[in-house]
Amino acid sequence: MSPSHQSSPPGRRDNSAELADALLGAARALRRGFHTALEPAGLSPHHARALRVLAHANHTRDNASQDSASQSDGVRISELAAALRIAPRSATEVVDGLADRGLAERRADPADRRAVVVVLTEAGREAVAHAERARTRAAAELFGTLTDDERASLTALLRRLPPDAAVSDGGGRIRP
Amino acid sequence: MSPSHQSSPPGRRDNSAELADALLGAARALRRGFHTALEPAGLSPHHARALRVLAHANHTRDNASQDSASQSDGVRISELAAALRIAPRSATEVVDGLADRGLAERRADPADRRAVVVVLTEAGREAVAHAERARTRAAAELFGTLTDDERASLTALLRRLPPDAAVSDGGGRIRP
DNA sequence: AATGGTGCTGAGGTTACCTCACAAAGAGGT
DNA sequence: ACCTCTTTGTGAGGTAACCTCAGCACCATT
Repeated sequence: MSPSHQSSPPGRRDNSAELADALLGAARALRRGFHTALEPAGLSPHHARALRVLAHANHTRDNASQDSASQSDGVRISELAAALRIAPRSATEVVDGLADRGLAERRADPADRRAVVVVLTEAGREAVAHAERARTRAAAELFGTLTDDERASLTALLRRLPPDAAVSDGGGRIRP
Repeated sequence: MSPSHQSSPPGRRDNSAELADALLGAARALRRGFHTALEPAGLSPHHARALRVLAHANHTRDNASQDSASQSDGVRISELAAALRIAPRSATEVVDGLADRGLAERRADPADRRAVVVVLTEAGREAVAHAERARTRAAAELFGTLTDDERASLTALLRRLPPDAAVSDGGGRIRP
């Protein structure tokens, strides 16, 4: 299991550190590209991520609607918080932000009167589509230097790493 | 140059989006590992990044000291800001933070009396070493599932992407 | 009907950024 | 020597995205 034994071939030391640099650098470039592609629409990566959670949750619920036939769509604040890996209280503020921009709105959950479900507005759905395009554009630009085969093997290699779950959007903060 | 023509083989759509997900997920896992490895030392990724800039600048200056024989070490606030890609005013606050923790200190620049040079203290140098170890440990843990050859090709692929410059440390924000 | 857990939000705090304004000092031109 | 023009750092004040701790309304259980 342990990587690169004590007596590795000379001229090739432990490459994990450089690999880490390369990985983080690439991710930063991608975030940056995503951020700038999203900027003209007045959307922050934060908003895009939240919107993505809302859109995705609805889709999955639509596709595989088991017993939740009671209320087809909408995401609980606590669900959003879990998906975004933030405290529930912070998810409230995220929803505030989306609501202020007219991208989402709160609805009363008919099944539980203390709960709130968040649903996308029409503008919100458009924003999701726009963000998805921006995301794809940024990715295509970054990975455009690779051939299809290289992209495939890069994906395969990255998929072999221990995952991190949670929603993966524009990523963390970017320095403006 | 354009990737994946309109009529790509069925069953394999444009893979850029999934690749982006994989890349961002891996980077997040790495940041997370770095963050938790650094946490017991009371260091944030932010501090680690700034410390790294300070340490690295000194090393490079020591190695290739051309005409800067006037003052051997120390980094200008503006240099730090450029390396961290933040506004100069914000670099002042970063230095405040490091100074409060006893990791760095301000010195008057003998060559320019309005300028300030920031130097690591002994505790700062120890913190840099600790952060470097934490970083390596996190990277080794993440990439431990790959063989040496796989790591090498992953590095090579990532290096083929357009770079982003700037210092690459623990990376952007992590969600605690 | 009382009790305890759940779901959200108000209040208040922190961190890491930002811009704008400004004083002190260097660099040049006359 | 003087006057201007720029550079360097910082004070003041602001924002975004988080956090914890209280507290209220509600569900669920005894």
